[in-house]
Amino acid sequence: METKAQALEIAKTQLQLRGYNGFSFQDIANELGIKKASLHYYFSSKEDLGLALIEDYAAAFQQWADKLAELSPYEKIEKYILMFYSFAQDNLKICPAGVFCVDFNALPVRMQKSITELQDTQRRWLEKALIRGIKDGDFKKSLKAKDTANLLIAACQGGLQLARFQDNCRVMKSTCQTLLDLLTDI
Amino acid sequence: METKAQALEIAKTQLQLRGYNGFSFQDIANELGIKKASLHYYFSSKEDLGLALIEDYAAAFQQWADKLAELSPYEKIEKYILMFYSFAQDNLKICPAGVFCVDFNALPVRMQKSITELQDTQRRWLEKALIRGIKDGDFKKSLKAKDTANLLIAACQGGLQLARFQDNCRVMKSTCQTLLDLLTDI
DNA sequence: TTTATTCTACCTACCAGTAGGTAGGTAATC
DNA sequence: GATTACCTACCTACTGGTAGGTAGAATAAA
Repeated sequence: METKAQALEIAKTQLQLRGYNGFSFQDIANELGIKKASLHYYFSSKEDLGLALIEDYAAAFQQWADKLAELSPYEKIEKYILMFYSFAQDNLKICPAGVFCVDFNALPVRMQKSITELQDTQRRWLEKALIRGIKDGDFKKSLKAKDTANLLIAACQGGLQLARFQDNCRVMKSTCQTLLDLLTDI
Repeated sequence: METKAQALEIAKTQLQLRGYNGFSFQDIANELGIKKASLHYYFSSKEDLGLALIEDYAAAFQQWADKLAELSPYEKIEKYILMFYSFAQDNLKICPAGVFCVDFNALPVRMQKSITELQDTQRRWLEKALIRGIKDGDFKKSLKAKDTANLLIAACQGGLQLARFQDNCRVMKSTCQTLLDLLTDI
C-alpha cells in the first residue's frame, strides 16, 4: 500500500509542476524504481490515477477546512491564501485545480465532473466564510459574497501563475495581500 | 502563405482550448486537410510553432495596446479586462500565457524565455497605466501600481479558468468587475 | 520565345521513441 | 491455497521528425 501512496505523491508533484499531459506512467515508475506495468496494478488507467489525484486533493481540502472551523471568517480567508502560497513556496507549484482547467477540454468526462465538483466545494466554503465575514464586519459591507469568492479564487490561481513566470513565490503573496487589503479597508 | 497563417490560427485555438501538450501536428494537419509532414515545411519543429504562437500573440497585444494610447488609464484597464473577456466568450478559451504557465516546466527554454517576456510586457503596460491612473485619481491613491498590476493579471487569468469550470463566461466579467470596483471606490 | 533552372507547396513512406495498456507469470505473505 | 505486489514481455496508437520525391508556377538564359 506504501507504493500506491508514493505513486500518488509523485503524480501530484508532476501534475503541479508539468501539467496533466506533461507526465506519464513511465515518469512515475522511473522515480519509484518499479516497472510502468506495475503501476497499472494500482491505477487501471491514467483516468483512474487522475480521479484519485482529484479525490485526494478534495479530501485534503476537506480535512484542512475542518481544522479551521473555529477561526474567524477573516482568518479563514487568510489561511486559504496561505494554503495556495505554500504551493508556490514548494518549487513554484501551482494548484491542481488550476492545472486541470487548462487541459479541461482534453480530459475524460468523469474527471471533468470530479474537478468541477472540487472547485464548487471550495467556492462554497469561501462563500460561506465571506457571508459571515461581511455580516460581522470583517470585510466591506458592500461586497457580494459570491463575486468575492470568485475573485479570491481567481487571484490565488492567477497569483500562482504569476509567481512562476516571475520565478518568485512572494509575488503570489503580495498579490493576494493587495486583494485582502481591498476587501477589508473601509 | 495562406496555409501557414491558417495553421497558426488552428494551433492558437487548440492551444487555448486544450493546452500545449493537448494538440499535435496531426490535429492541425487533419483540420487543414494536408499531411502532417507538410506542416514541417512551415514549422520545423513544435518548438518553432510554439514560438510563432507566442510571437503572434505578443504582436497582437502590441497592436491592441497602440490603438488604446489615447484612452484614459481607467478606460485602458477596462479594455484590458474586456480583451480577456472576449477569450471567454469564444468557447471559454483561456489566455495563451495562462496555458503556457501550466506546461511551463515541460517547455523548451527558448519558449520559456519568450513567454516570460510577453508576460513582462503586459505587466509593464498595466503598471504604466496604473501609475498614471493612481496619480490622476482614476484609482485609489493608496494602491501600489506594481501589486495592482499583478492583481489585475491574476484576476483576469484566474477569472478565465473560473469561467471554464462554471461553464459560463460571464463569471469572468463579474469577477473582474468586482475587482475594478474595489480599485476605484474611494 | 523557347528552354533550362529553381522555388513553392505539398506528397508518400518511413523513423525512433513514447503513450497508455494488457496478458500472463512469479515470489512472498497471509 | 489464496491474495498481494510486483515482474517480463508484449501490444496498438500516436508523437515529433526526416528522407526523398513531385506537379506546377516563377524566373533566368539561350
